[in-house]
Amino acid sequence: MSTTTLPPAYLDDLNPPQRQAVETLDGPVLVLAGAGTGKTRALTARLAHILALRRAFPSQILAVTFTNKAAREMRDRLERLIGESIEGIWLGTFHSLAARILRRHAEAVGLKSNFTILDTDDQLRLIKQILQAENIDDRRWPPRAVLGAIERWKDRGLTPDKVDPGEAGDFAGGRLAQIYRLYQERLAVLNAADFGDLLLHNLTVFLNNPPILADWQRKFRYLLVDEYQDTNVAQYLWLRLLAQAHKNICCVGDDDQSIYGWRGAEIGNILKFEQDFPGATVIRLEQNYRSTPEILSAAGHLIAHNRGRLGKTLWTEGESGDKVALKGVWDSEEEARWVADEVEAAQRRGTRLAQIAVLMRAGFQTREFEERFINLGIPYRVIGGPRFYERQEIRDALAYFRLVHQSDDDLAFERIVNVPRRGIGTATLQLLHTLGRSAQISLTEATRRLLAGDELKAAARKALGTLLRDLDRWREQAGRIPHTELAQILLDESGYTAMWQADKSPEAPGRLENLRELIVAMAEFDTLAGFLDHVSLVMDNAADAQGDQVSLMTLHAAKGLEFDIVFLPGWEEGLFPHQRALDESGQAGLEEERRLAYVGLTRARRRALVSYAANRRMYGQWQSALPSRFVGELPPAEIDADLARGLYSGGFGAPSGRGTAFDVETVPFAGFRRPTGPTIAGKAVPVEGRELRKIGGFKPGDRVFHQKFGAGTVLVVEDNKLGIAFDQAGEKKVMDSFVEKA
DNA sequence: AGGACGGCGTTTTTT
DNA sequence: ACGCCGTCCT
Repeated sequence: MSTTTLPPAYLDDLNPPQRQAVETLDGPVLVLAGAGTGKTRALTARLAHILALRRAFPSQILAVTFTNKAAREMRDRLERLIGESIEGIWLGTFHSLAARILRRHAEAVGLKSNFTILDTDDQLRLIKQILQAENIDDRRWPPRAVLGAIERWKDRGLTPDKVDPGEAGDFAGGRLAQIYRLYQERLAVLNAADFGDLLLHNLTVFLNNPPILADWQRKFRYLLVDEYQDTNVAQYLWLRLLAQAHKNICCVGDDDQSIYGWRGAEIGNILKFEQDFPGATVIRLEQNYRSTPEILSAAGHLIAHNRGRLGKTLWTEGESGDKVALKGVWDSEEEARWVADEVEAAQRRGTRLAQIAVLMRAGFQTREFEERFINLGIPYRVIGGPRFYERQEIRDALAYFRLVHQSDDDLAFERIVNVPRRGIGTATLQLLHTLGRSAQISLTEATRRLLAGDELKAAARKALGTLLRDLDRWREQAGRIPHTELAQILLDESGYTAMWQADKSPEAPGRLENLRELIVAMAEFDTLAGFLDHVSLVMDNAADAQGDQVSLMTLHAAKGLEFDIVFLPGWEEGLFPHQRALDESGQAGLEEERRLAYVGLTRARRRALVSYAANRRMYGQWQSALPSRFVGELPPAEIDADLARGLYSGGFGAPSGRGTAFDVETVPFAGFRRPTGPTIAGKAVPVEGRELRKIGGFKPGDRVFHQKFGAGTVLVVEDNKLGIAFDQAGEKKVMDSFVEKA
């Protein structure tokens, strides 16, 4: 850039590190972008910069995101920045970009370019079929778990031949690797790929065909990767291969916000970036434009308890605000009441409900908040839940489209062969399957052959004959008429529309409406193939906010969002950090849970309110719990604690007694300190466990009194938990600190 | 073929 | 406690 040229507008309001992230174009760059540090701004400016300097044509830029939403946002912001629509940039999710590449080289992995992309439902049905064929008890080895294991292998870039068969131990009788192989073989026969395959097949194509790889390497002069901390090994390998020629790869991420390890994300990718990409420039974005100093301090102190991190310290020039509120309550109902009251108070002070969120660890926690909000008439919406294309009627319709588009798609065939009812039962289907397997042909082809023979009963013959003729006709029409028209014909002529019209259930009208919506959505695409790809890869919950409502969602769903006021309920040991995370992943699991807490806190612009309950309804039973160790990791100076008397205080001064649910006279104060030390492998046990027992000293047979459940008899004692048969309330598990000897 | 009943699991979720 | 799934019975 010559010095006589004014800096382009997109550089104007960038801070120095952001600007460095934009202008360091050559070689590998890692941008460590803390929460709220203007990451997207820097990222889009960088793309604009590359284009403005004419370093590359749009088609030579690969920009990868994790979610469609992020891809959309980046495209929108880039277009706003450079003032015109950008055609040609390879901007999209890992999966959509990989699918696009794979369609061009499908034959290199034994697929046809019109291969079907399967979703989880299809995958599970396939696994079930394989387990059945292999005589493996699918109750002992749930298909879900089998699929999970296969996906973890795929996440690591391992094809069946690279898997260490011993790794799975004796899972599924030691045949897990074999199941994986069979699963892949079935996919090939179905001309189908699952999500993991999109990446995995790319790797196979690249590694087996150096000229193909070389073409793509030459093409992409600049690579940009968002949320790098969420990439799995397969994605990392894919990026590394593609970046090899020009080596201009810029990865943006935040190791402190890596929360998807459980689904294969490899935090090591971001931690090892400098080794993986020698000569890398590392840039830290640490100036935060979102939150108050109090919130940043709380989040910073918390995350400092993690070991495996690159280290960043967020700071802000913004003004001081409220301290982070910490509230201890008796039970989850009181917690919901408190949150609702605070929401109303905030609303009275002028905060819009849309600027308030309740972020929790697990989905079931939403229920109590919903109930309370309904009671008080506070409008809310729950983010998450079933998605458009996961609905039954949409999946049925898509199965018809898929089958017309790709006749080898047996999963689609099975789904619709008797929907609407055609009188084709399990017996007939069995016949088809047997023939299909033995002759290595698709179910469609098997049907064709069966119709030529005489094994079929008259009714089934008639039904299958009609279906096959219909399918042939639709396929023939597919080449001639617009796909929306085809879709309508298909749903009408198959009797699918009629089926729902005849249905008297209350959901039926909604389903018909959804089907209409589906056809409308199709109109935006040129081809059926394009639409099917869109549905599998791109279509997401466009659950836009309608009106002024409080948002309820999981912490995972909240990543990337921000709100003025954020409630963080349920900070209890066992729930958050979740016991299963600790059991399954130990220290790594704990650190990921802590990052989740960090993500939660850093969503807040003005105010964060953390709470925990001593008792919570779980699995239909009241369970008592200790406050989360994370509570004790917050900096006392930035915390405004309102702790019920007698509750563990996480090291926060004297209980205030305000709004307490306790009577200090009736509830013994156990004097818990924050649980530390060897708490990971098992349950969180207070360090002063021995002292506790001394205070408690309960034994089976003791008569006790509990504040909430009344009188009862101790049945079992495990550590500080008691199993008690209450006279009125039945059997419960309760912390010994909440009962006293009667 | 459709409903009733029993057993089981119940963290997080994208593509 | 609850809901979902699979099986079994009518």
